[in-house]
Amino acid sequence: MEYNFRDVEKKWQGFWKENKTYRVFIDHDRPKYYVLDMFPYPSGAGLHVGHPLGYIASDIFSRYKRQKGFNVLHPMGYDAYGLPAEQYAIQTGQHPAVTTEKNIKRYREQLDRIGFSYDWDREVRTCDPSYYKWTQWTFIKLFNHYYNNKTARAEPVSDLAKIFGRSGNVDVDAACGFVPEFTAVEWLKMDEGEKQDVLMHYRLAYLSDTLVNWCPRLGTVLANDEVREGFSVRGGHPVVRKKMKQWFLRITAYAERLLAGLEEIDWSDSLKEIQRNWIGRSEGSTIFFGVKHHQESIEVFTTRPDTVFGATFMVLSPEHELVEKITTEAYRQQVAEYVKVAGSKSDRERMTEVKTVSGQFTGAFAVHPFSGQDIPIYIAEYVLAGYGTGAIMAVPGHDSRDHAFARHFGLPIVQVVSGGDVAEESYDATEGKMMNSGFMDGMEVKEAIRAVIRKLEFKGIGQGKVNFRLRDAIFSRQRYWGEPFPVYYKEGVPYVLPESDLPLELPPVDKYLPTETGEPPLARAKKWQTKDGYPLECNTMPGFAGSSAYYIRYMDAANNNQLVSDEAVSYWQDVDLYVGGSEHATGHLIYARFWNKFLYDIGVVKKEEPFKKLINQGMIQGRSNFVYRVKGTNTFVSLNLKEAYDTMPIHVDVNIVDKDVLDLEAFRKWNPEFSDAEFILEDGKYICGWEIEKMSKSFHNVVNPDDLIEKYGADTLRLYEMFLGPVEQAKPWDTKGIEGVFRFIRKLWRLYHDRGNNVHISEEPASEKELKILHKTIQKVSGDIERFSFNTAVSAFMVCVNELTELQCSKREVLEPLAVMISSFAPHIGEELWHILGHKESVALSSFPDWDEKLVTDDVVVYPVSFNGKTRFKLELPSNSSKEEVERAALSAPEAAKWLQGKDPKKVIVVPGKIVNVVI
RNA sequence: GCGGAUGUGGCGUAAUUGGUAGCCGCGCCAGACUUAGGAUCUGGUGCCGAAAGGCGUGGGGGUUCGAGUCCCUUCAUCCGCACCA
Repeated sequence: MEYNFRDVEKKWQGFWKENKTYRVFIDHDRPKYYVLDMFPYPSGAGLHVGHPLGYIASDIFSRYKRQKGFNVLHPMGYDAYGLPAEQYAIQTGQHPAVTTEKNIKRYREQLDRIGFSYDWDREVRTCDPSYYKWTQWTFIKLFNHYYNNKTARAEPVSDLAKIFGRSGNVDVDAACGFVPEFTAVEWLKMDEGEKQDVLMHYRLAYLSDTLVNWCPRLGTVLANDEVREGFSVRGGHPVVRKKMKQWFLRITAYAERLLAGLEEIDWSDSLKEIQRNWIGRSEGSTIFFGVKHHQESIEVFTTRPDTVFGATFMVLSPEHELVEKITTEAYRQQVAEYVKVAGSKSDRERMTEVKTVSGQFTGAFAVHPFSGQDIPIYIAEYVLAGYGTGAIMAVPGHDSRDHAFARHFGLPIVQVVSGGDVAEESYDATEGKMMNSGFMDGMEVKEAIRAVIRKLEFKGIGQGKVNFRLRDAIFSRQRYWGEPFPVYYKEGVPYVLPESDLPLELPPVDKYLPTETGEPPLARAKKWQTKDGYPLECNTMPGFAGSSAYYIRYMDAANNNQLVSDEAVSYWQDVDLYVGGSEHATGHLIYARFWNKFLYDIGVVKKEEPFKKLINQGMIQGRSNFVYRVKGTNTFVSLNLKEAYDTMPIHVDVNIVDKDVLDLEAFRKWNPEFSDAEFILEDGKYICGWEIEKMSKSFHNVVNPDDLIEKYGADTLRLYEMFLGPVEQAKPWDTKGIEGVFRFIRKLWRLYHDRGNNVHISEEPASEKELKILHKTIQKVSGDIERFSFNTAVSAFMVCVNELTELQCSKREVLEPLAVMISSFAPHIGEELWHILGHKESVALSSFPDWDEKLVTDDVVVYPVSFNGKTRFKLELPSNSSKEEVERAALSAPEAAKWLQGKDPKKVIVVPGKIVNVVI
């Protein structure tokens, strides 16, 4: 009889559930530790082996921290709103809540089978009204706040209205859209609609008309991070630009703080860098250029104001508001055409045409603010409407794009910074002395930048400015399966519902499609209006709404009166360890930081950054298998014989392949097309080819954790996932390696049992040798867990068990701490062994062992003795030997003579405890 | 183009501060037990070589008594951003 993992795992999973072993409460006597997993979207396909990788790592860490005396919050929930359920609803007519519920149930079963230590009493689901009540609540707060740049925090819009009544908006420095200056008197004269209109430009959640990423196929608008290369990330449908009225979140107000906060958090460099790029801070200045024969001036943003004397023309984006106004009669038609062509292009087309130079002269001229010269104004696609001011001063001498443009249109190129040959190519570097630049001549670039900004500000024609690439987040989706906005319209003016009306529940609809007039699905709902009959907003919120504060909600998941109680948030504070995929770098992880900062400003949370440390688990790739079909036949040739034939590789289900040998019968049954397949075998076997690719249904390389658990048990699966390699690294899944870990589990079991599988624990004191093995393992495993190096910890356990097996160790003194340590990684067998040792309570409540420093140091050291850096022999010496003793022993060792060849060594290096190197 | 990461046996990987390169596992080879093995156990396994020995961490160069680790350079792969002024 061997270890019966099926019964043991089932038994303890039942025990944990029944005893609520992992339930957690506020406990001021113990330090808190919050370990969070990115909650999953429960898709219909269920989990594959790649998904739980991060969950296993975080579970090990949670269990370890618990045994180290921390009060560990380790919750789980579901990101339950989303497109797939809705698409499915459109196809089948089934309510997305039904599919979602079904998928959640399946996820839960799968998760339970892996033996996680979640406190399920804190589960959240974003589609649950008791949860999204607080998503809506936060939206109302965002609507009712603006961002005060002077205090660098969110403040109530009601305060702002008071300021307007006192002194207009001249002294207000807020993050806002374009608002003309007005006085207190003018403010007081405005009617309600006009006032609301002005305030809307200040709100952190605001309604605005803009060009959006419209996906006709999905029938909705998408955020920038939901679009990749002109296609929707989900589904891969084309995305075009369209002007629409949308809700926005003013995340740009927080750009500076989002950037600064990165300095304080322990995230990977690559992830921080991605966020820095996404925020895209650049320092420079604005400069106004007057337009000849016009009142208007053109504001540009430049990071190189020092090169202003090199500006020989200007370029506006085709969408720039002044284009219409300044274009002369002679050029009107060409300009209109250019604008039209540019506007009709999709983002995708624009991107593929990056290399081609195009543009159109407007006929208008600007006046250079320093030289007074006339410079022509062009429009061109390479200037983006959404960045900076949508207009540039073109400096062909020192900007490669402007250079290409100037050459194409035969415009003058002036060198203003020494270095390089600007006739050939632009000199973009910021090193060199200024020339042809009036008052700046002779200055270094950096000095010149400071000087010119001073001059611009003095003359009132520009000022130093920090610009960001980050855009405000579009918050409306024309979808059904999402949070309804707590918003109604009174004479076309949007107002938020009172908090007491929350949650505003998602209404039933007859179909999940837009209406015939193109309105979102909510417009189909009957009586979608307030008690007073005002129409409610028909858009719903995007996916990131519900995931932006779920980690806060876990702290106090059942609270119906508050998002989170002050007591709970004061105790749990923030997430100590967050584990999840890096694909959320510019989506969830930036929105959540923004959302959290806002909640911090209004006093709901205590920490400005929500996730102290973040670990990105690497993707588990699939290992695909191939069979080779001889073209035009139904005959398949084995891998090593295929060169003799003209073949086509076909993906074959990895589950009917074992160690690259194909199960022929299973293959014939797998697909009717192959039912009469013929094979050309080698050594009587069909050998498949293989390749590493993404784990995907279409490649038939998906490995399901359920099957592995059925065959090897959850503990083996957990250990193997960790054993594969570093958590953060992408690595291929190869099922065959799991056997080794399975053997280890059984070997561990046998340490506690005799040949007849009877429990065999000796109460005798352990030998020093046995204790040394144990304590070295404690030291190694503790260090590895702290460093999130779980793969090396597993291998340390293997070494430990191998060595103890060799000594036939059965001492309680050794086996008990070992059971405790292993229980983080393999909780079921850990729990079973713990109980075999006579304990009644869960091993989760035990303490992680400490190591004894004396037992981890050896009293003899094996010195490798090398000659000229090459190791030649080994020498065992007491660890307290002096340098001289080691040197003498090394040189007088019998093996040394051979390498010394009678010569005297030039130099002998002895590193105590490490190495001896003899130089000859 | 810019930024980030990674290159070590047939495969996944290890080597915490510059100090024995290849731990642990898979695979492979040999053996034991067995009617049998895709079970279990034991031993071997970086490459070349009979051995002595030599070579070896993507390539080239450097620093050092000593380099997988540090520096320069180059190549390859992956990821992110991309006409960002």
